[in-house]
Amino acid sequence: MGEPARRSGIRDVAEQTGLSVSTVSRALNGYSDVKLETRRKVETVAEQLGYRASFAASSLRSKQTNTVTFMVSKPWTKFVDPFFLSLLDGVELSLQAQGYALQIIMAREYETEFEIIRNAVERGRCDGLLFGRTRPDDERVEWLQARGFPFVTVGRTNKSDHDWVDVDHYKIGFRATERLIRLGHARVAHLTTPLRYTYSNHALRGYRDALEVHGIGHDPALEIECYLSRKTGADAVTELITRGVGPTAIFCGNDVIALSAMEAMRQFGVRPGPDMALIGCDDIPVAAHVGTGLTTFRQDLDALGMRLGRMMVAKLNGDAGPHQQLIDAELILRGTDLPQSGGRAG
Amino acid sequence: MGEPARRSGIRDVAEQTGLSVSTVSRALNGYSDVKLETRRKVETVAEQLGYRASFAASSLRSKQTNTVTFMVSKPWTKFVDPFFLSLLDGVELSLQAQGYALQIIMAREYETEFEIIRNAVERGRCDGLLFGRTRPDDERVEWLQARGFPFVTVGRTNKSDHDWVDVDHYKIGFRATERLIRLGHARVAHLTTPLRYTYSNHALRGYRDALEVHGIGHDPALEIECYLSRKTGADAVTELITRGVGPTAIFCGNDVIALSAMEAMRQFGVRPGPDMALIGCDDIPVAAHVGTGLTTFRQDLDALGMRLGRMMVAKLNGDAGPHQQLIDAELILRGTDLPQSGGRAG
DNA sequence: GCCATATTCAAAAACGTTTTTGGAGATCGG
DNA sequence: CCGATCTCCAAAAACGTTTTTGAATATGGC
Repeated sequence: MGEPARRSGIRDVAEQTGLSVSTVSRALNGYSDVKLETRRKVETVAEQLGYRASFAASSLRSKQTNTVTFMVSKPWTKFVDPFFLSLLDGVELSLQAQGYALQIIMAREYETEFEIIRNAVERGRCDGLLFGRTRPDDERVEWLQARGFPFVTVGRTNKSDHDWVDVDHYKIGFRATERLIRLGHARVAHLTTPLRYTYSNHALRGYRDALEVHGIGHDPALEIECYLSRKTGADAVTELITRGVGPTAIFCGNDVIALSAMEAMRQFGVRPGPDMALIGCDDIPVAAHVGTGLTTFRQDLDALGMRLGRMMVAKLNGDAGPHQQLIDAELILRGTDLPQSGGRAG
Repeated sequence: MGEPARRSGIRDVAEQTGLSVSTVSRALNGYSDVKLETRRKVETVAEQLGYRASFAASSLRSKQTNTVTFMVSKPWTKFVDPFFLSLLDGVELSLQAQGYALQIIMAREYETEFEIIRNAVERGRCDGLLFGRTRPDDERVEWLQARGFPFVTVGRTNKSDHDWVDVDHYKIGFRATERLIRLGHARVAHLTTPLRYTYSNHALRGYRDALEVHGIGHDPALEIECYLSRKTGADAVTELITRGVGPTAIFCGNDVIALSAMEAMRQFGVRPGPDMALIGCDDIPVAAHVGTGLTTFRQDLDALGMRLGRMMVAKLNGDAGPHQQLIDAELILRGTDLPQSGGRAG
C-alpha cells in the first residue's frame, strides 16, 4: 500500500509558516490576539498540508471533546425504528449547529448500559450524554447526577431536578380512553407497555383517570402488561377473550402491541374495529396499512429531537436548568376506533 | 451540585498501592511482567477508586482508539430502517467480541460525508471505518485507499482491491425478472433505485440478463430510475400507464418504490397482482400487510453485519485481505407475483 | 560460589495539542 | 520624550496516559 504517509502535525504547520506552535494553535482556534494576515497564512498552510488537530491531543489538553453521546437501548433498535431515527436526526441537527458532534452507541442490555455510561463518562469520551427508556427509579440518572455530568433524558423519572424531554403519555392514555368511552364502550381494556418504564405508568394513569372521570371503575383484569416476546399483545388478547372478561375496546400502549393483538383477534374471529375497538400509539408505518388502518397517536419526534439537542447545548453552555419539555401527540383517526357494536354511540 | 469530585487518575492508583505509575499501567493492561499478586492489588485499588484511563491520554500515547466508526448516510436513516438497524446490531456484536467499540455518526449529505470521514480519519478518532451506499466511482473509497486507512464498505465499487460485503443484487434482479417471465409476462418493467449507487446497477444488469436469457430484448421505455422524492414509484407507474408502453409486470428495486407504485396503480384502477404483477426488494414490515402482501426479497442483514464486523477486526489485526463477501437474499412469496392475466402461466 | 538469565518493578521519555506566561515592539496620552 | 497600554507572538508548562529503557533482586546451571 505504499508509504504510510505520516500525518502532518501542528509542528509542520509552524515550521512551514515560520511561526511558533502556539501561534498556529491560537490562529486555528480563532483567538483574537493573532493578526489577520497571520491567521490567513496559517489557514492556507494548514489547508494545503491537510492538517487537522489530533482529537486525542486536543481533547486531552482542553478537556473538551465537543461530542455528545446518545446511548440507544436495544429494545429501541429492534422495534420502534422510525420513531427513533427521526429523533436522532433532530438531535444531530441541533447539536451540529452549535459545533457539537453527535455520536451514537448501542447498548444490548440494561446492565451493559451502565457499563457503557461509565466508560463514556469516566474515560472522558464525551461532554454530554443522552438516553431514553427511563425508569421511575433510574440508576443511570442517579449516578450521573451524583457525578454532576451533563445529561438529558428522553422520558421522566421520579426525580424532578434533571433535564428531560418527553411525550405526554398521560394525555395519550386519557384521550384514547375517553374517545373509546364516548364511542359507547363501557369496558375498555389497556394493554400496557412494560411498566418498568416511566412512560408506561403515565399512560396507565391517563387510562385510569379517564375511566374515573367518566364514572367507570377500573378493573384490574382489564389491565395487562405486555412485552416484546414474553407476553405479546396476542397473548393478552387471548387471555382477555378466553377469560371472558368482556372488553369491547382496547387501548394499546404501542402499535406493535396493537398489531399483535389484531392478529389474535382475527384468529378468534373477532374483527378489529367492528367487534373490538382499538387504539394504538406511535403510528409506525404498518399502522396505516393493516386492515382498515389502525387508529393511533403520532408524535413529532423530529421536534422532540431538536429540543433534546438544544437542551443539551444550553446545559453545556452553562445554563443551569433544569429544563423540561413535554410534547403532545396527535391522534390519527383510522379504522379501528368504532362505536360499541350493540350499543349507543357517543 | 456539590463539589466537582475530581476524577482519580493513574497517579492516585499508584500512590494508593505504593507502586509506580508505569507498573499500574502495565498491570491494568495485562502485561506479563507484573506479579500476579501485584496485579490483583492494582485491580482492587483501581476498582475501589473508580479509576478508568482517560480515553484522550491513552489514545494519544498508544495511537489506538479501539473504536470503529460506522458512518450512516441520510437516505438510509430515512427509509430502510429495519434493514439498517439489524445490520448495525450484527456489527456491534462482532466488534465488541474483539474489544472494539462501535460508534455511529450520521451524515446528512454526500458532501458532508466526505468531511465527516476526514474528521474521523485525520483527527484520529477511530481505528477503522465502515460505510455503505457505495457508488461505482466512490471518492470516499479512493481517498481512504490512498491514505491506507482501514475500511470495509457495504456495497461494491469499480475497484476490486478493497474489502466489502454486499447483497447479491444481480441475483435478485435476475431471479425476480425470471420469475415474472415464467409467470407468462413478456413485458416486464424495472423501476430502479438511484443508479448512482452500485447496487442499483447490479440489479439492473440482473434484470437485463434475465430478459436476454429468455429471448426478450430490453426496452428502455420499461426501465425507469426512481428516487425518494423527485420521481417516486408512483410517478414511474403513472408514466408507464399514460404512455401506454404496456408492461404487465414490474420488478421494483426496493419496497418503498413498490408501495408507491401500488398506490398509483390503485388510482388508475389497476389491481396490483392480478392486473399488474409486482416484485419488490427488502421486505420492509409494511410489505406483509399491504393488500394481499407484496412479494419481495428478504436479506439477512444481521449476518451481513456480523461479517462486516469480523472483516473489520481481521483487517485491524493485520490480515492483509482483500476480503469480500456476497450474501444471497431470500424470495418471500406473497400476493403480487401473479401470472399474466390473459395469458399462459409459466 | 559465580555467571547468566528470569522476574519484577521504577524512572523517564514520549504522544500532539492547548493554555499560561511573558516579552518585544508599536501606539498613545500627557 | 517617557511611561502606560495595546498588539502580536514565542517559550514552556501541562494534560494523563503508554512505552522504552534500565536496574534490582531472585533463580538456575555448573
